Amino acid sequence: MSERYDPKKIEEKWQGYWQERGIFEVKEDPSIPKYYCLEMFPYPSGNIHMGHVRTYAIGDVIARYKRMKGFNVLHPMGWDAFGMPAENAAIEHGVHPANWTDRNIASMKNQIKGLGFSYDWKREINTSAPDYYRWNQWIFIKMFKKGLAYKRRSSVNWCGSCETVLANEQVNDGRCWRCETEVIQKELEQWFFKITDYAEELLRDCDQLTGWPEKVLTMQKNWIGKSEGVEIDFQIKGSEKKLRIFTTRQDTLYGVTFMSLAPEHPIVSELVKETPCEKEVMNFIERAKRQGILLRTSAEIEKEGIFTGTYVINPLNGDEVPIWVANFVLMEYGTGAVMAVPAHDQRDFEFAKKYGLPIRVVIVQDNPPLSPFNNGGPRGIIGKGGEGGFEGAYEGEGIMVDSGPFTGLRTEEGKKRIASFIEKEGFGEKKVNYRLRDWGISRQRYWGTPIPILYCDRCGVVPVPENELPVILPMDVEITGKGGSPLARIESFLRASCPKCKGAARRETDTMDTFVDSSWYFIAYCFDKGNIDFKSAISYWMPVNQYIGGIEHAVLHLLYARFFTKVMRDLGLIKIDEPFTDLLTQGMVIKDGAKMSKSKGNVVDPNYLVETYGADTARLFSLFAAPPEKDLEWSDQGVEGAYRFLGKLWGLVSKYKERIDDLDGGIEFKELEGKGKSLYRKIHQTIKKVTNDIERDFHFNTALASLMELVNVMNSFEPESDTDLRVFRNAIETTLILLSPFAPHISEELWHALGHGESIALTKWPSFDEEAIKEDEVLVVIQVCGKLRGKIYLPANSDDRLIKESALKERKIAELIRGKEIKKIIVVKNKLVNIVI
RNA sequence: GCCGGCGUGGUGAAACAGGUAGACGCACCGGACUCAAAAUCCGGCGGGGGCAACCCCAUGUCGGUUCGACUCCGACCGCCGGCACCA
Repeated sequence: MSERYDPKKIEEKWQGYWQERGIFEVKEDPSIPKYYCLEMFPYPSGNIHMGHVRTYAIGDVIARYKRMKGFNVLHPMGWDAFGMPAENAAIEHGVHPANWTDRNIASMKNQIKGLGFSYDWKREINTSAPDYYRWNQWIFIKMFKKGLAYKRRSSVNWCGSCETVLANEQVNDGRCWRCETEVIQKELEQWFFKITDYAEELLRDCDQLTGWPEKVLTMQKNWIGKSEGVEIDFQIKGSEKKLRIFTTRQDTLYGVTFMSLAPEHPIVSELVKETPCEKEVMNFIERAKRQGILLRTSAEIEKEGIFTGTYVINPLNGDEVPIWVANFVLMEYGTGAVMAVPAHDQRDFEFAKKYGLPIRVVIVQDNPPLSPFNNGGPRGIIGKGGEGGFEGAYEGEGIMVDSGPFTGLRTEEGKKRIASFIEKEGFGEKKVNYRLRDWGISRQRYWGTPIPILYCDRCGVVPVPENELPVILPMDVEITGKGGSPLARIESFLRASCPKCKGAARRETDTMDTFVDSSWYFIAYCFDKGNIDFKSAISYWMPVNQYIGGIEHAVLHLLYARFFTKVMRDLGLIKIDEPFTDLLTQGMVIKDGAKMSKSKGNVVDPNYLVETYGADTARLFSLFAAPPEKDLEWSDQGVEGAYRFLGKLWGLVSKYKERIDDLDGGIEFKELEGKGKSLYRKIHQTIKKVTNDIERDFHFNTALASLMELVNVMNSFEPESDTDLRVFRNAIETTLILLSPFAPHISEELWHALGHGESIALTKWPSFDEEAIKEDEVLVVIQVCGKLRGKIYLPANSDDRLIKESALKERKIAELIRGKEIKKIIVVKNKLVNIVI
């Protein structure tokens, strides 16, 4: 072997070796325990970035480690290949999205292969391949038949730049998640998946996901946004009609002083029809609609409203209260109508103040601070608007007052009693509402899965028969980025015949949201390629044991994937409830204090790293600089450090190779003494440390630190006997095995250089000998009153009496405590003694 | 505003179960090798004081519990992330 470490000479060689021998290809085998390790698959943008390297390096350590631990490890890779950038490339460079995507996949695959990850490439997936997206269509049809996919006209989020609709999850702060264009509302016919049917289960099963970060679960729970309350009908005065509202604060029903309707509420125009208010109210509504949802849902905007001239009757106390239209009420949530309780809701309070509406206190704090809301404070209707010294609404819990038969109850109890009362009297019913909306999946784009639906003038909406799948995305298309869906302009695609009546039919031209593709790809990996069966393979491999990816998918992808898993379970395709047992959300890669991005010009190109230092160094640095869940601060010098470490290890093997070539590294601890014994001890301490650090939350940084320590120890080790050399060989072999999940190429190379014939990736992970780990002598710290005052070496497991005596005998300690009364001596075995005076 | 996370040397970070604060790496300083430099190797490296043995201070701030607190409790400050007229 050469004296110098030259990664270029070895890395490609071993990548080829692994590939040719199919070392990482797996088959289901019920006699071996399985482990499914998955990293979020990439969008084929053309180049990998450091974020990819980090995620895949983390996943690869886990996969290689579990393999060496004896698991049958599924570790696949694929391409999230549909999506907008391909169309943008088509518009800008005139290249077909398919060609652009395939080219990108080819070059990214090369880059990823150059990093030596242990993927089973036989299972590679490309979501833009008809073989893949036909299953999107197949599942869609199954969902359609169950009523889980449906079409409706509604107000949807529209990104003018992407010229397409977006799901709620894909709008951040009123902007498109991809291009940050401000989203507007548009009325369109759209396909939806009925994720709201699963709202309760998606929420409830969060409790099962004990291997997920709390942060992600909180975000999912917030997004689902469950709230429990009642729907109540209020009789409209002088009309047969009733107005239905939703509230979670039925305990404040006696404090209702007006009603607020969303401007879009259909009843508004009826109420004001042919009344003196009509013109004014309709003008207000027009204005509110023009404000747009973005502005109206931002908390800063002033609350505005208008009186409709009509009244409703409070079913509990018979009060007549005015109906207003208010810009802050949303049609999409609850019933689009709200009962207003200004004393106990800040928004209603502000509204009442502005328009001089009465405020009526019905809850008082039972442990009152200084405020108008104490027991001796104002009661009943206390003035209008700002009168009465109110500074704000009291939204907390307390005791109900002036609430008829419910007066004196605690809010908690009052809520229950009033809810039951309302149901008993037929005024309304208990109701659970969710913030979660159905998932709008129609996209007016080309590069996605065609929605397999036909429109027949006679038969209406007809799904494409399963045996006619896939509906192929036509290749002869002109992509301009203008004028709606490109598919709508392709006559040959549009024209079809109705499977029912054989008459002329028209195809749906929208494609599916690309999040559909990624909602079940982890299941697709379980099939042997081209051999899709929804039975044995899946039940063996699923669920994913360890899923790894960025926090940015905390709601989007991870919620959709959970939803799909449950739908596929209910379709009888799989048997699990949740797709991902453990989830690791790794931190961002940071440079100069900001996330690496092209626009900031602070990207580090992984290609350059691999060229200059090799894949092992790139991997090692990503894993050593920070624990996986934290952000990783980029450091050029840090990379140098990782490279130096590998060089040191290489030099060590090259220096000793001849002397240890024919030796047997197998050693019995009992035969050892002196330096051989202490090196052996260090070996086993390192095995323990590395194993524990991997098992405990994948803290690879500290695992690597201990491997560096071991190498440092070896570096200063001077063997004096054959036994010493045998221990030395053992130390090197162990280091190589422990390092191999992190830096597989150099480990493999040196492993073979030492005469081994089989891949190190297939070696068994070493176990450690507890006996060998124990030190003969331990350092005992001496404290006086908790302050460090000395250190002594004592035989391990010395008894308390010996520790005390030795400590007191120490010259320095004896001086410190001379003439003082010893109150107490605390001994922590093998660690510390604290003398309290 | 609400929820969650995080604050440790010059720096990335360790400290797993309340028991030596700063492992390991980087940077820096000194030395060896060299005509010289790079690479490599050896040594030092939280701050302050002392000739020295040693002493004092130090994990965002202030307080508490404890023989002993980076770790537990309370209040506050700062940074990051999520949610936010959801009735």
